[in-house]
Amino acid sequence: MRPTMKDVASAAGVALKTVSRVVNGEPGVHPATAERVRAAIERLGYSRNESARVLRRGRTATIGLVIEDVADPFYSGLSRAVEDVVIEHGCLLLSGSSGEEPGRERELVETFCARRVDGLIVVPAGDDHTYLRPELEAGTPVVFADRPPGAGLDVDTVLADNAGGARQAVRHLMAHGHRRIAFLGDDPAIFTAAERLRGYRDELGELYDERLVAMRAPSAEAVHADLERMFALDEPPTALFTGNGRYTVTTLRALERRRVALVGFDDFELADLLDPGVTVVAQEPAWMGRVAAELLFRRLGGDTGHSEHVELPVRLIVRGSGELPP
Amino acid sequence: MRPTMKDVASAAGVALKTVSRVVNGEPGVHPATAERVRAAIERLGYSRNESARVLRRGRTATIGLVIEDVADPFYSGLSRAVEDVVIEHGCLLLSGSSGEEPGRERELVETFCARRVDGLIVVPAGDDHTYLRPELEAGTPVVFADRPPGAGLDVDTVLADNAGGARQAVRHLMAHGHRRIAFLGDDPAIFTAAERLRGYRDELGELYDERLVAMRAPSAEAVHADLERMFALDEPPTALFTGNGRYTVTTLRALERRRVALVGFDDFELADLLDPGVTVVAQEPAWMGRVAAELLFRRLGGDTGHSEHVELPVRLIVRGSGELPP
DNA sequence: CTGAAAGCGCTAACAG
DNA sequence: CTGTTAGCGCTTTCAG
Repeated sequence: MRPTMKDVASAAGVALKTVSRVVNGEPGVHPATAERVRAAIERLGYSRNESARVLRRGRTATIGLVIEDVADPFYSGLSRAVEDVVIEHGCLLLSGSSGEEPGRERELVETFCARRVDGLIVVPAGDDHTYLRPELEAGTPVVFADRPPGAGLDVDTVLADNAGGARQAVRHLMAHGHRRIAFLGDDPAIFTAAERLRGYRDELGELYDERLVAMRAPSAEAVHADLERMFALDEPPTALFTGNGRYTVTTLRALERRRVALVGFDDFELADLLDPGVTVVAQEPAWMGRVAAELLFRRLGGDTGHSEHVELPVRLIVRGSGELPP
Repeated sequence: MRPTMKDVASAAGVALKTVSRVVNGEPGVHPATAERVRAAIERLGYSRNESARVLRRGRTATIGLVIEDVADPFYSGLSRAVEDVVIEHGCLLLSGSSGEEPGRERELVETFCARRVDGLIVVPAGDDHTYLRPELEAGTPVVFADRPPGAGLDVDTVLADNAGGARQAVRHLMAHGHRRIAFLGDDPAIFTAAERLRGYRDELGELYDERLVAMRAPSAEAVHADLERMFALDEPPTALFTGNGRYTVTTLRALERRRVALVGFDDFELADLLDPGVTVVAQEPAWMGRVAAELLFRRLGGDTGHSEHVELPVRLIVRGSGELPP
C-alpha cells in the first residue's frame, strides 16, 4: 500500500507530528530533522492523503460548478474563468453538466454537497431550489450565475442585462428602418429567454405582433418551420432577432443565403467572417464566471453581508447583418 | 454543526451501525427500524459525509481530467463525453486546464493524485511524465488522450490518426491540381503538430518545400507574416493546409477575402456557412473522450492486460474550399 | 437482526 | 524544537 505519515515518521526516526510539520511547512523544526524527513518522503514516494486532511479540517478546498453543458461555448468560457479563480485560491473544481434537466441539476448539487464542497456556483436548470435550504443553513455559500434561483431563495446572483440587450437589438434594427422584427428564442420557461422576450416586447411597443414570435428549443426543423410561417404572412418580417448563440447559428443555416437583417444575442466565433458579418448583442461568459467565482470566495472569506445581485452589461457589436435595409 | 450518523443514531434510538446499514441500503434491518432511522435522517437533514467514507474505503469515486483548455471547443467536447461516462459510473469529475504549460499539467496531476482520484485522463502539455511513476505503481490507472506520454511510460493511449489525416488532406488538394501546398501549424514540439507535419511531408514527397512550412503558435500576426512571406515567393502556394482548428480560423481571417484553396485539420462550427464552405479533416473529440473514459473504467474494473493504444480515424469533409482550382 | 470496538490518515491541542 | 493524545465521520470486523 501507499506510505503514510506514520511510515515516513518511522523511516526518518521521528514522530508523526514532525512529519506533519514538515509536510505543511510549519515552523519549529530543526533544519537537519526536516532534511531527514524530506529524504524519507522522497525515498518512500510519500504524498499526503488529502481525504484524511479534509476529514480532519472540515474544508475540502473544492468548489462545485453546475452548468448546462460544458460543450456549449458560452458555458465552457464561463467554466474556464471559474476554474482560473478557483485555482488562484488553491482550490479544485468539481463540475457537471445538467443538460437543462432539473433532476440532473439537483443530483449534481446534492452529490457535490455530500462531498462537502466549500462553495457552489450554479446555472440552474429547474426553478425549485428549496432542496438547497439545508445546505445554505449549514453555511455553504452558493452563487447563481446566468439565471436566478426559484422563488424563496435569497442568494447571490450574477446575471446579464438580458432585457436591456434585447431592447438594444430591437432599437438598432428600428433605427435601420425595420418595423416588422421577428423574435426566435428558446422556451420562455428559461429565464434568459423570457427576459429577452420582455425587452423585445417593451421596445417594440405598438409594433409588437405575436405572430412574429417563436419560442422553443432550437432544432433545425423548428426554426425552419417558424421562418416559413412568418415569411408567408401578409406582412412578413424584414428583420430577425435571435435569442441566443445556438439560435443564431441554426437560423443562419435555415436562412441559407437569403439576406435578411439579423441581430443575434450572444457573440460567437466566426461571426465576423460570415457574409455579411453577424451583428450581435454580446455577453462575456468569462467575465460572468470570474465575477461569480470572486463573489463566492468573498463569501468564503467571511463576507456575510446581504445577498448581492450583479447585473453585467452587454454590448452591441455591429458587423453588417443588423444594418441591412428592410 | 451538521448532523452525523451518530446524531441520527441517537435521535432514532439505534446504534451507529444500523444507521450506516440504512444509509447504504444494506440488508438485514427490520423495516420498522429502518423507517425510524429514515425519519430521523429526514428530520435532522442528514447527508452522509463522503470524505469520511472515502477515507475509510480508500476509493474516492472521482476521476481527474487534465486538458489544455476547457474553453477550446475540441477539449470541451472531449470533456463533456468524459463527464458523461464518469457519471454513468457513479463517479464525479475533477478537471483542470494546463494551458499548454508542463508545470501546470504536473501540478494538476499531482493535486489530483493527492486527492486520490481513482483514475486519471491526461492530455499532456509536457513530455516528461516520470513524475507519474509512483502513482502508476500505486495502481492508479492513467489514460493519455490526444497526445502520448513522454518516453519510458507504458500507459494506455487514445490518439487520432494525425499523420493519416494530413496525408488525406494533401492528397485531396493534389487531386485538385495543386502542387504548391503550404502547411501552417503549431509548434512541432506538440505531438499532434509534428505528426501532421510528418503526414504532410510524406504525402508531398518530392514536392515538399520547407519554404512552404510555418510552424508556431497561431497568433494573428504570425500567420499574417507567414502568409505574406509565402505569397511573395517566386512560386507561391496555391493551396493551404492548416494544422488545427484555431489555425484554420486565424488563417481564414488573415486571408481576408482572398480565395485560396484550403483544407483545415479539425472541424469547427460554421465551417459550412462560410463562403466557400471550409473543407476539413475532422476528428471527433466526443468519441475520443468516450473511448478514453471507457478504457479507464475497464482498467478500474480490473483489466490488467497490456497497455492499449487506440488510434481513432479521421475523415475528410468536402465543403468547397479544398476544391478550389490552383 | 443489532451493536461495540477498532481504525482509515491526518491535524489540533497540549505537553515536554 | 519534538512528541503524545484524541478524534474528524465513517466502514469493517466480529460478537451478540
